Amino acid sequence: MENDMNDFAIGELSRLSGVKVPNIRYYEEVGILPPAFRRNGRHRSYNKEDLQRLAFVKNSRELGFPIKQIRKLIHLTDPDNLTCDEALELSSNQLSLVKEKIKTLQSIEKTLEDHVDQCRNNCSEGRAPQCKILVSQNGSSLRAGD
Amino acid sequence: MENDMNDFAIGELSRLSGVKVPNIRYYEEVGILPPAFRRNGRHRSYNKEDLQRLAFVKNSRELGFPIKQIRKLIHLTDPDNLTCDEALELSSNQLSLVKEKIKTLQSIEKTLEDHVDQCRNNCSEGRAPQCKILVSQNGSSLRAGD
DNA sequence: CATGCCACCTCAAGTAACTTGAGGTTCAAG
DNA sequence: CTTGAACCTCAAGTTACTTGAGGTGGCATG
Repeated sequence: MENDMNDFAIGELSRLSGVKVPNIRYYEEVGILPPAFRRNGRHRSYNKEDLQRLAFVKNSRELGFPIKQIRKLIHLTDPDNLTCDEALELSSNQLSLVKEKIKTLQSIEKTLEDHVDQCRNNCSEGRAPQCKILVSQNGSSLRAGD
Repeated sequence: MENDMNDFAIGELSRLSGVKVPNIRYYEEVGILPPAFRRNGRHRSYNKEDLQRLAFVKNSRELGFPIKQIRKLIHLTDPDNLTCDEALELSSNQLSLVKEKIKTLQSIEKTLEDHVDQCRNNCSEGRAPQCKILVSQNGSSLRAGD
């Protein structure tokens, strides 16, 4: 088994990470992935470390960090130029954002569930449905903005 | 008090909804808000209903639903052009999407919490921090893709 | 009555984060 | 040795906004 996760191509990295190939190249271009080592001078080659870094980037993006901020975070993890407090603030900030999102989603989950039920009833009666998704979601959405 | 929430300008709608003025106009342009009634033939005028609709749109966007899909959802609520089955399918579809999102967010919440804790410890010791966001997020992020 | 000023208007261009496409190499398999 | 998948670069397209330029209408104050 040469395939010990220490020298693979971009396609493999894509499969492993779930990030599409052009997107990986894009991340390199904008500097949140380091310029990949080039095998034979042409093809990008990656290892475990690269995979971890990409996973970090992916995660951060999913959390809603903009690329600029990710660059900052990466910069932060370089012990030379970081205050721990900055890192802490950034991530706990992000945490409360995530918590908020979960709440919103859960209330929507509930109303959506109700709606599906209600809808199913109407449907089984063969009548024009009163599937007021708009209305049902509004209660929670208006609160969410506060 | 004329200000009974039934005839206000775009700026007020913006304040009430938390959606920026040009963004509201944009939503109208792309058809997920109805063309606003024009007061004096020029200025857009809104009421409670509009606010609710906008709140729905805002919520959906924050949840990551693309505008196309929101248009679909809104379309659904118009009883004329929906079969109940379609409505049911779409919304239960939406429901499983929401459930998935909640799961992802929860795992992210957990790792972020851990990270904040870990970071806080290091910081309080006044040492160059090992705030390995990079590392700490990787565990879950690699799993998250599964 | 003129003169700000503010909130509104439209239309055009800019931005972020990708995605898609054209056109061209490389490499492993048959 | 050729064929096809996977790689490459560079440019243009897409989505969802944001920002900016240039202009209008209303009312408040000097």
